Amino acid sequence: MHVGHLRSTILGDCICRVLAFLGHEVIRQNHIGDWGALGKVILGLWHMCMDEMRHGNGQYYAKEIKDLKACAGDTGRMQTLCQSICQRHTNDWEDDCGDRPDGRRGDGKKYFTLFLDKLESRPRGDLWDRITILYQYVNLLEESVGPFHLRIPIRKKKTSIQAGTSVFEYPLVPYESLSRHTTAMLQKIDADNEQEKKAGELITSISLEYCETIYDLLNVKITDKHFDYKVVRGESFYRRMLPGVVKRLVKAGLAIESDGAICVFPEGFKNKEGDPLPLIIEKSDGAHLYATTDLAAVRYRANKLKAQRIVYVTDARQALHFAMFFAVAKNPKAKWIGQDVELVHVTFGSVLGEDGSPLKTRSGENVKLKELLDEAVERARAVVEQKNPDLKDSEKDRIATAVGIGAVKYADYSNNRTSDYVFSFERMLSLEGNTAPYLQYAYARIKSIERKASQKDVDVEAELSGLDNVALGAPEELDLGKFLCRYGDAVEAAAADYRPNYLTAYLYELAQKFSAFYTNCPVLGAEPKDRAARLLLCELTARTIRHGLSDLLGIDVIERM
RNA sequence: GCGCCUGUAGCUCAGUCGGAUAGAGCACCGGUUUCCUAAACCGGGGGUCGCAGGUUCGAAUCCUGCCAGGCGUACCA
Repeated sequence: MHVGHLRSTILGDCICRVLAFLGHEVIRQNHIGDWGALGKVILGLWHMCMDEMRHGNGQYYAKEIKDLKACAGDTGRMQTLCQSICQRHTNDWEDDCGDRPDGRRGDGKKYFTLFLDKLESRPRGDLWDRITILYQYVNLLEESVGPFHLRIPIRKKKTSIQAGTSVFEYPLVPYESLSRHTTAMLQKIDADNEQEKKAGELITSISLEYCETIYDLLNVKITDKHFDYKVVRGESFYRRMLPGVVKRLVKAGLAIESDGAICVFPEGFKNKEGDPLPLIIEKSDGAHLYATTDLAAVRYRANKLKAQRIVYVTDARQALHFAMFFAVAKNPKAKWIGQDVELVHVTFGSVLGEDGSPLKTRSGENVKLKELLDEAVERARAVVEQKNPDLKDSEKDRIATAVGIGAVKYADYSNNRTSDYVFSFERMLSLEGNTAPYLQYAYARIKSIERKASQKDVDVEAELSGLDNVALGAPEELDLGKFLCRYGDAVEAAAADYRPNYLTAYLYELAQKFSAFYTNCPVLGAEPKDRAARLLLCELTARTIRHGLSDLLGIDVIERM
């Protein structure tokens, strides 16, 4: 996971929390570990296998990423490099065969099967990082070989003429489309795809395990372990429904063949030439796509899970896809889902670097989310050390985690989600201004008052329960008191537009008003006639901050910092 | 070309769907600690709300047209 995943993850989590708080029955559905291009990762894993079992475990793929990048722009060198990679690939593949009677090659029985078995029980360690590199490698390689018309053989089961006998053929396919064949294999139910299936499952489980550690760190609740229903539902769950999706839409007269692909042409969408724009649901090679899965999933959610409103949280670049997909799903002729089901696409901007260029999602040097979070915690830890050196180490750690992670999440939440997000360590981790630490600090100050109360012989509970009328004389008291009443509006506004920044804006203003009150109105040292009302203001402010920050945004509050 | 998004203080951004003198933070200048955490508080300077029209009693907000940037636009997700 890299910084780009931060937004969808925490935005989705927050929307669920807010809607659930307002009384909706929320069913979370998370596509985690759902590598849309699983084929590329599987192919990457195959490279890892060859590297370890045939080439001395030198991580040739990591080296070749550098080489490929170095050759960019130099067509001659690039061609030579790509040719040699393709040749080695072909040799490796042909050698990976358990038993080689005439004509048999590349069944994976010699290396890949064994490799997958071993990988399953191998400690996970840096496996995830390795997979990320492998994915980049395959991506970059397929991008690079494009112009050179290289070809590589694949193994394909021939429609059996004589029953009981498997007949294979080895057609050549363009090297740059090899991973697509792997993806396509996964989508075929009866194909000879045991290895691919197993590799896919292994990758998914490694992904999931890794993501769970990040989710725990981020304090987001979007996996199965937090709920008594199935939350994690990736592409594979809908796989067997895909052929049915196509059949239904063809039968309804909505999907037709065009250039070999099966498409729906929803009204009102045009391409560059002004012709109708298709939503492709089956490619010319028979494979299904994101759109097909979405159509299967929306049916499941509306008809099986009985969802009345379905909220999709993805980046804004997918807006056209969702508009088209919604149009098809809601087309009465499709008889797909009830007309009263509300479909919402909650978009958000891209993550940009400090230079304003987008941080690439799938290639190039991504900032790893884990590293970012670790650095945030580290920096927060340094501040605690400086400000409050006498605390116990374990408490310093707890504070550093709450502050560091909170700062990162809050920075994202406090931006309008539709804007592009300029990622900056400095700003994100700054502990000043409209930030999580500012709110956490206000909360900690209130808790400190509570702790000090007993030392000064003030019984907070008794004072609060004895309070029968609240007179707010000082302007800061009145300002804070009135503002406390408006929390509900902020939550409603945040829910109505799926905008956490309405919530952060409220909480920040609340903390500001509290800080002004705190500076000007002593609580424990106040005249007895004023004290109870001030204690009440403290109590309500603490509760509001805790609810907003912790319950709705998933950012921990702390007793001291 | 068409579609979507963005354009507000030097920088990063709010502005809850038309309402009063456009708000924060950072940066800059000045002030506040024998007193509940100064990771704080108070004050100051700084704006043609991209430009031009229009609707309205009233526009950063709605409409039209430009300008600039980003993204998308048939077999990626």
